[in-house]
Amino acid sequence: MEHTTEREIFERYVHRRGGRLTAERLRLFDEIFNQHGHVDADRLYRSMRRQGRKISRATVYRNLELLVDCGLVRRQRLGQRRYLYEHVHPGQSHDHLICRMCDRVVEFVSPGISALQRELARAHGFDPTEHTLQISGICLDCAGRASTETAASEES
Amino acid sequence: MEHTTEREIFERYVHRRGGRLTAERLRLFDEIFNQHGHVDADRLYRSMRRQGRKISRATVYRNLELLVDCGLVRRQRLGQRRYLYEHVHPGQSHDHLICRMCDRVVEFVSPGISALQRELARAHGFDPTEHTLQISGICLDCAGRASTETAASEES
DNA sequence: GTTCTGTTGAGAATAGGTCTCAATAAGCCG
DNA sequence: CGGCTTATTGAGACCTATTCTCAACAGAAC
Ligand SMILES: [Mn+2]
Ligand SMILES: [Mn+2]
Ligand SMILES: [Zn+2]
Ligand SMILES: [Zn+2]
Repeated sequence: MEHTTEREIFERYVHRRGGRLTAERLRLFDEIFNQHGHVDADRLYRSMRRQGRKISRATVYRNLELLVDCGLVRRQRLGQRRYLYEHVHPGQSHDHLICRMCDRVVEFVSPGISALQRELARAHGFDPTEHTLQISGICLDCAGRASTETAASEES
Repeated sequence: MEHTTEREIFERYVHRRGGRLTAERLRLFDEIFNQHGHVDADRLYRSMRRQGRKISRATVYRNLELLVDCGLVRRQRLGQRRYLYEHVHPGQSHDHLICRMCDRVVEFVSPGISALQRELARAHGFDPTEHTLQISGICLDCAGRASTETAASEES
């Protein structure tokens, strides 16, 4: 009654494509599935090197691409220059609020949005494979800080 | 009973910031407001040069940023490497479907999504300034082409 | 016209990701 | 195990969209 783990999904996916389960590939899998939240490629690279895992940047990028193709990792730009990666658990999906002042990212789940998205795609003849919804604005903290500063500068 | 044009909004915005209405700035404004749909910075640059308007790349980028800050231009990545810009008419807002095979972009308007977005932002204490919703998938044409090819290769 | 200072142009710099290719090592077979 | 095929790796070159630098220029105010 065990259900298939992400690791099993990955190994099958690699085999189905005629690929090989190299040491680097599997270590990168473990690394990203042990991380919480969003990571960029360089952080994964450095974190693996720090642990004494020898791996090259190119290999990190190549295997991240593989994980994305496989559907186990999501790659997206969240307001910044570089791509961020996060592992995905099948059947779950969330979106992001991004503070344009401090770059803080808040995740949320909205079934309503997901339903609307499927509907819209269908209405335009699209077979939807994924979506990205990013709402950017100012978070509570930054809004507070901004108004304090405005008040202070107006005093002087 | 004239309502303010985008050009007027821009000029006021520039003045309010202590900026100047330079020839290059105003020509870029005209250029992007004469273009339809999405353009990248380099296309604007080349299109202006072609018309004999002398302008540098740096100036194009700097003034696009100004237009974005001013709220008259939207900058986003639509599946590709470079940013795309489009002029915005106040009060309107649309989102995008992107075909991951042919990069075709289809625009749509969904009041439901807009309302949900505002609600979600508020629920998390965000003051929403803008949003991006991108649904990527396979368009009708590409879906058709793909299934034809699959059939053909299975025959052989 | 003079002055002050925001803006421009040309090109260098940056950054993040991609490509190259010789060396390595999975996976398979006997 | 030992050899064979070929996918993958590592190191660094390469790419390219965007940002930065700084001296020359030109709006705007008076
Ligand atoms: Mn997330
Ligand atoms: Mn659009
Ligand atoms: Zn913030
Ligand atoms: Zn298509």
